[in-house]
Amino acid sequence: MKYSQATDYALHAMLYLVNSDPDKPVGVQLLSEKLTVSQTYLSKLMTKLVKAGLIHSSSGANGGYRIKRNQQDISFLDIIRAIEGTASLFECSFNHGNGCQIQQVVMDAEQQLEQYLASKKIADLVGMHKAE
Amino acid sequence: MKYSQATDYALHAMLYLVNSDPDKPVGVQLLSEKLTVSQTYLSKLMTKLVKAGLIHSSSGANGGYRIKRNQQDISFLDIIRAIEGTASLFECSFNHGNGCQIQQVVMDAEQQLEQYLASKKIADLVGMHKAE
DNA sequence: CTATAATAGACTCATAAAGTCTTTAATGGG
DNA sequence: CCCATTAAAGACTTTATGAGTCTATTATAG
Ligand code: SF4
Ligand code: SF4
Repeated sequence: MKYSQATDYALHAMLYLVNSDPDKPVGVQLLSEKLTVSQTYLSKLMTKLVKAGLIHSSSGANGGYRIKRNQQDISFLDIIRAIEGTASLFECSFNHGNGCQIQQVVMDAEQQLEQYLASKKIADLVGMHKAE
Repeated sequence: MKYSQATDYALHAMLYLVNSDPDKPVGVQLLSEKLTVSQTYLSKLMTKLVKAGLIHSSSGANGGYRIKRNQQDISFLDIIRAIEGTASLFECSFNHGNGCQIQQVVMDAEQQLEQYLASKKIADLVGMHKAE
């Protein structure tokens, strides 16, 4: 079980945006060079981030993506969910009522994971890899 | 991101073994009926569990699978790892040295998940679904 | 011996991730 | 108003992995 490559791209793109001047939108062209991934593919991922409300986009000349104002609130979990979706780690075939402990254990474990990821904000990484 | 169906089967098979008489091996035929999955496919998964050292197998007449003696020590994590492998949740493309915080955060989050799953033993579920 | 049961490996099938190509819509600047 | 620029959308292809089948082989109790 692994997060998709797309999540990797999204995390790095977000990191880049957080470290950029919030008044100068950065386009997918520049980002795709930094991440060495095609523009069209990356743009799809960026659109997901926009729809999830994590970043802001503007079309046209000098357009591009900007991080949302409340960047302090953007967590790793937000980004991962935007890309991976919110499907549960475990869905059983039968669902024998609500007393099932197998389900319970795995769900609780997932909760642990998400709680941690929600507590880590992307903005905490400001300064990292800024020079690149 | 989801655990595979195979993990679901393995958890249920282990649950069944834990609730069975440890001196009477249960064959893949019976198990496959309980889990409504083909014998050949399930047998592959069982072999993985054997190789991971979680259960014991015996060929020939009256053969089958038995849980290991130290069943108190068998955790959810053991079972999941036996099936899903031990690959990390996140492997970055470049690996910019060991100071990377993106990697660190996701690794730590995974640690949280695994720690929880390791603390939950399959034997704690004894009695559940015994009647089926 | 032989019936029974696990193991192994090659194989197929289905689904999802990863990526491409092309078209359309939005928008700032001249 | 026009045009260069840039995001968004959708159909499509490719690749990888999960899920499952089929057949042959090995082990063993009776
Ligand atoms: S035992 Fe639990 S996980 Fe398994 S099928 Fe029943 S409800 Fe689902
Ligand atoms: S920033 Fe971290 S996760 Fe990203 S490529 Fe560098 S080392 Fe890997």
